[in-house]
Amino acid sequence: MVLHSGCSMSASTIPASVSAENQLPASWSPHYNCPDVSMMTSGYAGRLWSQDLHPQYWSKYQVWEWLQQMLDMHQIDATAIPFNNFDLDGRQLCSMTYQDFTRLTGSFGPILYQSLTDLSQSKWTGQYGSSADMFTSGDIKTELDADLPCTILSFKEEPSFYATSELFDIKTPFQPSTMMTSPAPSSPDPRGTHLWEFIRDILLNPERNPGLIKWEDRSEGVFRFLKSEAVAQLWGKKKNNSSMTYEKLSRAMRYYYKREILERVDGRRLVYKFGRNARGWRETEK
DNA sequence: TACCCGTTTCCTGGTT
DNA sequence: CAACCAGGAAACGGGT
Repeated sequence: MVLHSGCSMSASTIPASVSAENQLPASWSPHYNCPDVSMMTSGYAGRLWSQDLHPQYWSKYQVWEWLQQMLDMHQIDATAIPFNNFDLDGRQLCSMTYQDFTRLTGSFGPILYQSLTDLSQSKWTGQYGSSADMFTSGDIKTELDADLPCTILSFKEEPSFYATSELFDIKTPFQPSTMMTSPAPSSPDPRGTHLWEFIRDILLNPERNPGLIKWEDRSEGVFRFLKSEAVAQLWGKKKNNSSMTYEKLSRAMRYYYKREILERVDGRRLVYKFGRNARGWRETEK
């Protein structure tokens, strides 16, 4: 396909990979090719949330819808968010602290927090009492630097990726009855997660990444394998290939140089750098 | 069915 | 010497 590098590439950035593919129904696929945008109760392309409700009054479904839209907007893979830990309604969501967000979603936390703050402030300031006030006066810049206490929510579980050696296989089914019914059959298959996305998604889950890969220079996209064989095993597991090795994985990585998904980092063992064609790894993507 | 893409597998040779 | 790195070549599996 001629359009492959454009459409398909970015599309494959969004679909759930690793953990999320076990959680998200097909209808949570990216918005590209989405045959029926109107099925989304919120106007996707238009105003953010057609449900004229302060976030505090969102249903659980609306919370998820917001999360999904955040993923789409920021071109971030669904694995950045442990959806099963967001089984919350709007009130619970609004009671989350900045720290809660970063704890649950790592580098994506600030984006979520900012978004929720904006939504709470935009047209609801002063209208909805205390819970909303938390955000109306929330100075993100200040709070980013502050070491806020992690108060609120007691999440049922924060599944450790290593808990069962099933690193990314969070089994929690994700089939809310309120989910929209359109199957979006023409959407790209989320199973097509590529190696570089798999690597990226490990990096984007620092709180759950048990030291497999580490950022060397976050802003430059430089990272280093700490446990090369463990990552290879994990990749093999995902591909149902028990004979995967770092030797083979690294060969695939080297193919990315030509496509500028990765850039060479000379002289440093196990160090790679995302290239211009790698998407979704930046802290604030566009 | 043919073809493309993204690996996977294997390999030779070089480097740390 | 082990562990990596660089790529060529060919095979493979899924998708179109």
